Amino acid sequence: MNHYDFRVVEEKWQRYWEEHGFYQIEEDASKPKYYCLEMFPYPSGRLHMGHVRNYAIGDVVARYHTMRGYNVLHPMGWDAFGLPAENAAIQRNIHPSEWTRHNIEYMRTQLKRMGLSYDWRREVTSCLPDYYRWTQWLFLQMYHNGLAYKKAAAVNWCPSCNTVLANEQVVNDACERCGTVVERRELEQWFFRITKYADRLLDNLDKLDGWPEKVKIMQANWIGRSEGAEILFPVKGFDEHLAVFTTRPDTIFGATYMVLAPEHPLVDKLISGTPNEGAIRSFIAQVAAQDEMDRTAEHTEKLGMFTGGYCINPATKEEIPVWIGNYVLMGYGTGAIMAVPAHDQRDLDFARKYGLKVRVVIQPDGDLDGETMVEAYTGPGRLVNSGQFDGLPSEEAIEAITKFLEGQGLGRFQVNYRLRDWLISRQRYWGAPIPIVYCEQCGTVPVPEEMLPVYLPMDVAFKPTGQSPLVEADEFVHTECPRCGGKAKRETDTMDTFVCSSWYFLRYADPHNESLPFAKEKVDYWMPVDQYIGGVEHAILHLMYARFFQMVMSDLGLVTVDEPFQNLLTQGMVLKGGIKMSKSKGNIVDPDHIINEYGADTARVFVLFASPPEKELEWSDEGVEGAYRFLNRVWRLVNAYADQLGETEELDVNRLTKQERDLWRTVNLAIKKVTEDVEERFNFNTAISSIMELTNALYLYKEGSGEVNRALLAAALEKLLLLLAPFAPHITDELWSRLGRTESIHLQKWPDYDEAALQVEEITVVIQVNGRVRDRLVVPVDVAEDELKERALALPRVQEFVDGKQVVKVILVPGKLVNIVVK
RNA sequence: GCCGGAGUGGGGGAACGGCAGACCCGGGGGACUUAAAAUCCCCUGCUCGCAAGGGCGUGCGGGUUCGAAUCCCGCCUCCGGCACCA
Repeated sequence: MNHYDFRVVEEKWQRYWEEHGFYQIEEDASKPKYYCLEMFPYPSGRLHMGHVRNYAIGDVVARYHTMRGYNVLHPMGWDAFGLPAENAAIQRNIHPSEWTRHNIEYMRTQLKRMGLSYDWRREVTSCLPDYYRWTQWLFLQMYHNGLAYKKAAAVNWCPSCNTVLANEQVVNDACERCGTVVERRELEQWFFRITKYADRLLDNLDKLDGWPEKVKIMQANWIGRSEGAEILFPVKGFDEHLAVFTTRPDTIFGATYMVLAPEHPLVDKLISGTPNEGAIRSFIAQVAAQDEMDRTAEHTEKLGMFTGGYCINPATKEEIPVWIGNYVLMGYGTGAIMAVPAHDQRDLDFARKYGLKVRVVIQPDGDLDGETMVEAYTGPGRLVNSGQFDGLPSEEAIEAITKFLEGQGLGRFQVNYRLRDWLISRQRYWGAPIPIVYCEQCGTVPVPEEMLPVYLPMDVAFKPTGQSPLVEADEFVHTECPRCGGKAKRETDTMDTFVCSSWYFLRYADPHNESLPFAKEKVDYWMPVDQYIGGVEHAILHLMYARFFQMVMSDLGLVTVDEPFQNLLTQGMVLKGGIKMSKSKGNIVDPDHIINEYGADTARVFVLFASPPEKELEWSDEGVEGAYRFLNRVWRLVNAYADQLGETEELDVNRLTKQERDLWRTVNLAIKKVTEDVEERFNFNTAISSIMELTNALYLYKEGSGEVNRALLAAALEKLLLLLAPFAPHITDELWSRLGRTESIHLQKWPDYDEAALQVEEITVVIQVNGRVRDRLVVPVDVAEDELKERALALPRVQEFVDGKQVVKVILVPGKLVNIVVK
């Protein structure tokens, strides 16, 4: 027997699988399909442990389902556009495409060394024209269906770099590159109309039974649907109305003032030419600056100023003052509120600070006093001070008052969302160009589909100005209008990389299609993804954008299903020393190092064994050692018998000794446990522990004094390897062949357990007195209840505790325990 | 502040309301060895006890139950998400 040389074993089998096209998959109507997908990585340079964990989990799921007889699609690709490539270009004078290609090549070899069962023929790379061509094509579908539009939006602007920054690039209100304080600026930007799908994105969550509740809640909160009313307040002295959104129209009689966001368009009209105009404008400028300051601060002080204008409360007909306040946001609702200080804490704080009127209109049991109250009452109650609505419960008043206002043309039911439209414009080079040209004659013109792709030019200059090199790429910018042939300029913004990752899972179904992003029938065969696996950090954005795309495509008839991911598994982070592994913390463990020292099988077994997938994983070098020891133990065990088990007779379970039956039961228990753990719960850690227990039992049997039953041993070792195969694919294939099997273990069927083998003749029953374990009894499984009770009561240890007391009752849990309750 | 999740031995982690701590690591002991490593076997929550055995133990305080790590109520701590959302 030679020792476990994982290098030789892993190389050998990786080559064997590749040469024999093991993981190359086609549609096959004769088998049930299973689409197993892990989130594709950004090619940052090398794999990190989070990737190893993610892909190890996915590979177990894929291999298990293959053994279960499914036709398994298990692809991999690259989310290859993104900012780091541009930074590398500037810092190291290497072209983003070159840098990215290089990283992909290296990371691909890393993935291959992990022994993952990908169909590499289906690899997709989002930065290549044969992929982004279809990203652009999908943009055009959005555009033609009114789902892509352009509008001015406030963005983070760095005056020194002359460019827009993504939120992530703004650190403490300063540009992350040059440290200049960031401004807000209005720029024309492209958007996808995701808000049109807000309700469907929300409602469909109920259908997603296979998603973690946590993720669904996060998405629901992000969408932030709230029901209420839009109410129009006539503006005194102007022929117009101020619209507000409120979830509490029942409190309108308590609206004693209005507050506008500083950016609200009405502000200008109200203050123009008034004596206070200058003061107010400087206040607004101050708020605009402060607004950017710390949005994250706990409770920023509420600041405001009276505009001098008034509105008419449509319920009370009173004139109420219109204020500007920093606590009202232009980005939500209408950018204006009716302030009901008695029933909203923020309004109350504001009213107290500026001495505004507080009127109680909802009265719960106690009695609130508008003069003295310090805490707003936001609960339900009966209406007071509300004219004809007095006495009505607030829940009913919501509807009644909204209808009342509606009758006057001053209100209506309205649903509001926190969700904003998706801003997809990036003033970046390394992204998919937005296929739009601006013609001097025709205006905004979409590039016709047959002219795609709009190639990203390669010969551009990278300067540390922060400005996209596309802007100065004259050959790219200056073009002909596809409609009139006249002079035109190309859009120089590229698309957010989340656009690329919103449909890649569909391209895997038909990765080389040159006339369409994918053939519908192929996508229809594979979709939806049966199991999607990735980091929880994508719980909101990526997963919501992908759902949105899928819905749009299903509405356009490009696909049939409208939810892309049937089941979702969000894996936890990889920690070391209790904190997330990161370069800046200096606590990185390099996967290459582990694979070089211990091999891919060990790395896989360790990350799967150390923690359940959804939880965080604490890295442990000793733990890796343990996983390695375990595989060595399996190696020695199988090799010890490999030569002798070549031709054994069939296992006859009816002729086993007691000890042998116990071993056979352990085998079958392991099959049951591993199957359930993998299939139902993804508890790979406990699955592996069962395999370890089986290994331990086999060692004890081997080391025992008796003659070994070769047929039993052969069967047990086979099952052991089959169970371990999805976790440690190389060593199991090697050992499988050493057991004399000529066909790879990965082509075998997943083992079934034998129900009969699980049966026992005797069981140990726990005997409790008042819920505390006092003794145990070994009894036949079919023991009569009365007899069990009698025997339990007769036990001397039980008698000690029962003596002199009265037996109140005896609880009997069949097969488990007897609890004698005494007083 | 709001919404999630988690607190179990020295560490990672197991436990359909029914033997708390499977399995792995660490620690201790034994076997093998001239010796060490590797390997194989045994022990390993705390505490009292020579032992048999007892008591205490799942963040804290209550409760439900014959029986609670698990269910309910009230707290504390940590992690994640959202954050003046009208």
